[in-house]
Amino acid sequence: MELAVVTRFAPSPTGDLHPGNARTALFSFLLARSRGGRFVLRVEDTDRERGSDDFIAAQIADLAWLDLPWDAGPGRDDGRGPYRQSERGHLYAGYFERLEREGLAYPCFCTPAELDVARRQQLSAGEAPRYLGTCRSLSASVRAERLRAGHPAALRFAIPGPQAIEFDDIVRGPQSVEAASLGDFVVRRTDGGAVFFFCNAVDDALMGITHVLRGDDHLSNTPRQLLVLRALGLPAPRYGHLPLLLDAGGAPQSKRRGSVTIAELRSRGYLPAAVGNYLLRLGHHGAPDAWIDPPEFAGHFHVDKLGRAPAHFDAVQLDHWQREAVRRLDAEATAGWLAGEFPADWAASRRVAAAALLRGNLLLPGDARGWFEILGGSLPPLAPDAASAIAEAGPAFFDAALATYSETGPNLTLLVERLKSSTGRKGKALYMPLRFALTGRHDGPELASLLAAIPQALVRDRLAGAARVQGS
RNA sequence: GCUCCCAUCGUCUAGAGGCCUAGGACACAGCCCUCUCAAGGCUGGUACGAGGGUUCGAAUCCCUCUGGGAGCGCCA
Repeated sequence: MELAVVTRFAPSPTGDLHPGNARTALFSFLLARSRGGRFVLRVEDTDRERGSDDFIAAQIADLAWLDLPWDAGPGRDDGRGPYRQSERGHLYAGYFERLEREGLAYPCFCTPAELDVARRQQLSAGEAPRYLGTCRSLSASVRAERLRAGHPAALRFAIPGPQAIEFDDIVRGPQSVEAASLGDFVVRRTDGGAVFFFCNAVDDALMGITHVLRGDDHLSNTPRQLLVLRALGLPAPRYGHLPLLLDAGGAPQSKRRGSVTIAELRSRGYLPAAVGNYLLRLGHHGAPDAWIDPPEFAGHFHVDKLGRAPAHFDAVQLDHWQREAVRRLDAEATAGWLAGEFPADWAASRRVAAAALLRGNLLLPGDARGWFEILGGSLPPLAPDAASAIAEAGPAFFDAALATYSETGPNLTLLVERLKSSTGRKGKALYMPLRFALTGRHDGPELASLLAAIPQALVRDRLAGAARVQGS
């Protein structure tokens, strides 16, 4: 019988959530959900310099927006918390003690300057820079002496003798690294803080994590974590390393290059279901080509169908899923989605009606602004295509249209029928001048519903205005 | 510099030696439908990074190169 699956997402609050991390979170969440397991959120805020509470709140809000609820995490303790690493220092202390007591770690007095010199030398000698083990061979008395004298000391993990460290990566397959190729690494900083490798691995074990999906950048660090876990007698999770998500240009996503963040997508009006459908297919081919409702995501996620090649973030494909998502919104939901765009004085019923009308023609909420003007404000100056279409129809046509409209009102069928016989125009030649005169643009919802939605006084003004347009 | 990873249409990908004159989706072009846009339907162009092997046969296996990425931190 397979053990229950427990996955986690462990962001560090040093910035906003990017699509790459969001996708890692999504996959981790889906892996748990698809196996009836649990999903844990842990905040890795051990970097006091760069981290901030604002980023924690923002990332948590983004995850909630993406609808990736965690079964345990900040604000939801299951007895294995706390879930912020900054509050778990006392747990690490015990493990440091144990490592030292068993001779698996030792104090290191090397200064940053000394380490830097050694690193440069190795680099210029064509070697891989790694800690030489200067402090490893210090005698017990020298150590005690320096400690007593108050020399600042970090704690270094002592890499064991020659042996292959092996693990089976969920996405990469079997991996093997020679322990000797690793240098003794710091597990506790001079300031007493635990280092990422360490708390990350220890916390996974303590929180009962069984499967870790994370970025490719952690692949070569995995052996170190395995060593720590083994030394501490803690269970190791299965690791799966996802290829990095690249920008459209092929460069790694980064704040400096202006990579989009989840928060930006959200504020621009992208729907979480659209982002989800897009992310689900980036570097993963378990899902069909057609739209999937978020509750069905888990059924279409297959951990053995994760790709090994880095994927590019493509805004055009995101837009495709956004269009699909918008189309699935009903009038009420569309009105809610457009809430920030409506003129303030529009009543709820008017908003819902407008939302129902425009739904099929919007990609992002901002696209609606121009339509609100058309529906209840004033038209912008005529664009060339509009002006020429109107001029082509000529003043007589619009005079007739205005006169007919006074008789028929907003009944397009009737209006068109009468105009057809009085002007001899039909089809496109009849509809397009009307559409341009009424909206100023060539695209949009059906003319019949537009005509019904535009206040009669505005319709008359616009028809009369069109009758005054001169051909060139 | 050293170690490791990756490489199929513009993009996301299918492909685990013959089913591949390489399939699907998005995007693009054309046509149909239609008052327009979108949707929908049909059609089309575009890819196995290069070079060597192995094999009767290679997108699939091996090697080299090229390109991209990661790691080598008292950052996470």
